[in-house]
Amino acid sequence: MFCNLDGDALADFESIGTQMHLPKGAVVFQEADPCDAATVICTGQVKLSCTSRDGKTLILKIAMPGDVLGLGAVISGTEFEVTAETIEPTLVKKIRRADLLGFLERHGQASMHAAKALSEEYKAAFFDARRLALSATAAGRLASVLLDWGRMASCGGKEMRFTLGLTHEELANLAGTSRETVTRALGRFQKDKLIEIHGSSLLVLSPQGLEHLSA
Amino acid sequence: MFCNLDGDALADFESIGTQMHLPKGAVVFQEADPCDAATVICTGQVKLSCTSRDGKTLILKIAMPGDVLGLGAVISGTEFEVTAETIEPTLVKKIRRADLLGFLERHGQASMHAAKALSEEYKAAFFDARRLALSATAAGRLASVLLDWGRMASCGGKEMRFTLGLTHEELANLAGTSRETVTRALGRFQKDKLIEIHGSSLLVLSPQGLEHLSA
DNA sequence: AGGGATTTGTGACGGCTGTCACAGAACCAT
DNA sequence: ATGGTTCTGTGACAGCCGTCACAAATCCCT
Repeated sequence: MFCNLDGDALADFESIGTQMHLPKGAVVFQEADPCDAATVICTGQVKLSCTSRDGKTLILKIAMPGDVLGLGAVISGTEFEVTAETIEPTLVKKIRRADLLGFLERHGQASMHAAKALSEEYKAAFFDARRLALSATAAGRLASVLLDWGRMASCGGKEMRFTLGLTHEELANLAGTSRETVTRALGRFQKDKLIEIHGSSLLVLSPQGLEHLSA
Repeated sequence: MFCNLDGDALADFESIGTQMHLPKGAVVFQEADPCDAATVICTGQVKLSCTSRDGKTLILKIAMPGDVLGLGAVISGTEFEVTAETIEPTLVKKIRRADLLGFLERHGQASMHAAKALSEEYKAAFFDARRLALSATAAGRLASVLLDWGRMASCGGKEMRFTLGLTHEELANLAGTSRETVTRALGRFQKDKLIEIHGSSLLVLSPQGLEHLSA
């Protein structure tokens, strides 16, 4: 994300922050923690989620290399609103709040980059809300999630195939439904020739079919 | 939002953009329109919503004076993702995309302001998603909406009373439910002494009661 | 390879709530 | 005032899906 800075700023950026390895299942930060640092993902994947008092969980996104976690919290000086947990061994770079703010002050260009990144985050959250509110059925929301996933993974490619490293439970928390409903919906999708699943590889046969469901 | 700039930047900010009056019900911009300008609300209120193909509507927020509409779209150069419609006579200031970007380039400080505003927008969308996903029942989501509203209106004050200028239909589109369910839930809330409604004035009697419902 | 933990598949049931239908109320413009 | 339009209140009904319960399959670690 901060990759296309000019040489000067880039060197400055490299000079702040500390790299660290995290094992699978590590918690990078938690909901309601005070925000002391932002985290850039170098390699690996991180699950962003939040939980309600009665134990229901919403997964907002699976963050990938290049994503910056906690940018909003750093900039507006508030607490983290989500929990970040690695789902595979992950290499991250932590940048302390003060350092990052200083960096942004020094480089106006970088502030614009940050704003752009936040705008993307906003859009992602917006589409989550839209999906949750406007898809009448649970199957529709799940279809919508799969489409998002497929479009992202096979960007441009002719075939929408990707590796689904998530359990049905996690898919349920992405789509705002229950585990059993996900199991049934995926079964139905396969029977209706909309998708094909072999092991953890998922192939979307009919994007329009899914689109149609997701309304 | 761009109020607390230093004198120099503020003067610059005043010099760009054009003011205009809009009657009630005017459409400022629409979903999927190309984004040619951002809009600052000076007085009045603007409803931000999006609609699915089958006619369901999600209201994201009622924007108030000081809010900047379309900031994300300007910065990331994408289309508007929502429709903005005035719900009362409104005075706005339109700033063309190029002018705003130029302004942000000139004033690094302003970029940070923009980033902060975007971070707020993100948080709002996030809480929308969270509300929609984690409240099991429609009544819970409605309670959550009322609480948000009440906290915003009576910030700090002892009494949570505010003017609810929205129809049940619009509340339904905020809470992701149907008009009839809103009517019934509001009736129930009153019977349970959680709220009191007189005309368009709503008084929250038991914030905890609502909180408890919204889970 | 074996055994425990996790994940997936499936049936039954019940409640929430979306939808339809309609009646009364409130609002608005002429 | 008055007629039309929008908004609110309410009943009936059906269907989606969340929950519980349990069986089968798979994964994983030693």
